[in-house]
Amino acid sequence: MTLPHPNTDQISLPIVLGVLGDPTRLAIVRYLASKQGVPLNCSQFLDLGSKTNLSYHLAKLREAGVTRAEVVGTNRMITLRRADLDARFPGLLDSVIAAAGDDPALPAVGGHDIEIHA
Amino acid sequence: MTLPHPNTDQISLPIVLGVLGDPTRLAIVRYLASKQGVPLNCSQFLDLGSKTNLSYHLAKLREAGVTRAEVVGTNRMITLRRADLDARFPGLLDSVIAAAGDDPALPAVGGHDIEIHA
DNA sequence: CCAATTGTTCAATAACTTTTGAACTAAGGA
DNA sequence: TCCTTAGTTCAAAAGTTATTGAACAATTGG
Repeated sequence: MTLPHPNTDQISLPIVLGVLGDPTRLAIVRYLASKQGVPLNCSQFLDLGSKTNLSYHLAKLREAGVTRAEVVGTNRMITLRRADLDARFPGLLDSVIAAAGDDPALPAVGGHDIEIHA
Repeated sequence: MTLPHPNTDQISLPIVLGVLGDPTRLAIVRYLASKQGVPLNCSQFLDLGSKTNLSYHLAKLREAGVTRAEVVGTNRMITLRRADLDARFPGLLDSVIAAAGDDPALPAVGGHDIEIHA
């Protein structure tokens, strides 16, 4: 049960930019970045939208090559594809995250501690 | 006859990313960047679409704060708002332009020399 | 086995974006 | 003044994206 991800060389600049041009998805990426590589499951983003809606946005991020989702039990553990994005578009992710870092107009995740059932 | 532009501090990250997430607009930005600050008029982008369609895309770029348009006679001279974007989102524009620089999937402008009627 | 948890899929709808042609404005040159 | 050039605006059509709720699948714990 592995989910489809583009290879690094298949990641497209306009698609990545388009995907990041949505406040909810930008907030997801910012929160993932703030967690420094620690994988998160979907439920930890529920502040940003309904379960169905997050499933949609997380699929967009994964299909664009921005995130990786690994199936662990009933959870999908999500990480940023930092190294892959840096290799393909040097500096892009860092500048986006830095720019998003201090934007009060973006939605934010509360940051509850959640036990993962795996 | 000046056109509306956002102030530097009004430029929004998700809006800029969304606007750049379109191959035509990314090609416009890339071509402007390749011209190193030399202003271009709309007609010089006609390789990328119809006159009406370019008017639409150039308005999007201007309203997002990515470009500046100055009215000179019947022309709109268009430049990248490099300094403003660098001030607001350091490194972002450079990494986008670098990433777009070698993308054969993006449309391109021929680069005809055109006399400007002003 | 049963119930709870995690997340997906589907269909519907609403909202937005892109593209087009026709009509228009405004300035410049003959 | 009349014609051309440069670009906008408008309304329509087409296409895409976001959001929702109901139903579903898969796994885990009791």
